[in-house]
Amino acid sequence: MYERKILPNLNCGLDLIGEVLYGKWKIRLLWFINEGYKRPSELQRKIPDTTRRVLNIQLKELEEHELVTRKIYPVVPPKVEYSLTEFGKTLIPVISALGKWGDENEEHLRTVILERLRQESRQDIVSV
Amino acid sequence: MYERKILPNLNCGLDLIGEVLYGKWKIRLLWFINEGYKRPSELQRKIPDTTRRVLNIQLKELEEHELVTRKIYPVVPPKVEYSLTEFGKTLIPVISALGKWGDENEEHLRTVILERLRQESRQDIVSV
DNA sequence: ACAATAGGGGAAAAATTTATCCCTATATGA
DNA sequence: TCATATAGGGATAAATTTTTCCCCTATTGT
Repeated sequence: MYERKILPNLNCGLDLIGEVLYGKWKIRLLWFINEGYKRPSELQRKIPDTTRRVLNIQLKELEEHELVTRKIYPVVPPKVEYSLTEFGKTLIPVISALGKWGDENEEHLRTVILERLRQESRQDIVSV
Repeated sequence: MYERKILPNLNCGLDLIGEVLYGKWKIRLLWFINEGYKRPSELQRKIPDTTRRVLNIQLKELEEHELVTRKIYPVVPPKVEYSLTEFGKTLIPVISALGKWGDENEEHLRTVILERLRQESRQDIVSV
């Protein structure tokens, strides 16, 4: 595990929520768990752009922050299911609001994001 | 500038909003600009935990994503003011929802976050 | 002459996060 | 017997972000 050298700011609500949601796949994990995809292999299939290893790490952090629980069934082959805690469930409307804004502004967002990426590569060509 | 080697996912609304909000100080910058702190030096005073350099970089990204505009006054000493674009303003209710959830759950969040940090350092002691 | 204030940025280091690689174990089906 | 599916983790590399350090312009006030 990696021990932080710079302690996070925990001054206001924005700091606090940032601390538990900051992580490339965390919001998606919460979203899919809420949709009923509970098992690690299911979640991996829903999020194929990263590996199980990475998902495990982020799931563990979500668990330590008490947003999800992990239930282990003593069967073979092993079976594990994640669920949202009551606390985690209260986050769903917030995530929903994020996704809604993104969906409503999808076209514009895609444009400005891609435009910025193009600027990056252009600068790279110039500097070489 | 840094050119990405891994292209971002832009599949759904959550990916898109993540792309423009992901950045340690961006949400706070948007928030304070919305509150009327427009000049770089004012923003720096509101966010003393990082340097002007870093704020400049993140402000520039926000500008490239068309969430803020930068207005330069041709005076000496120089004067610059940031404002939210109409597009940026539509994000304020979403940020507000994030902050609200964080505030409402402040106590619990602080507990679980600090607990997790303590676990990190404990493991470090053991492994040494 | 010098410091302070206003604005900015390049280069490189440090911190942090994410990805990759390779390993454990058991049962089932081909 | 071998591949697949289930779940997990250590070690290390790579990517990315954030920070630090030092530099620049010009004016005003001491």
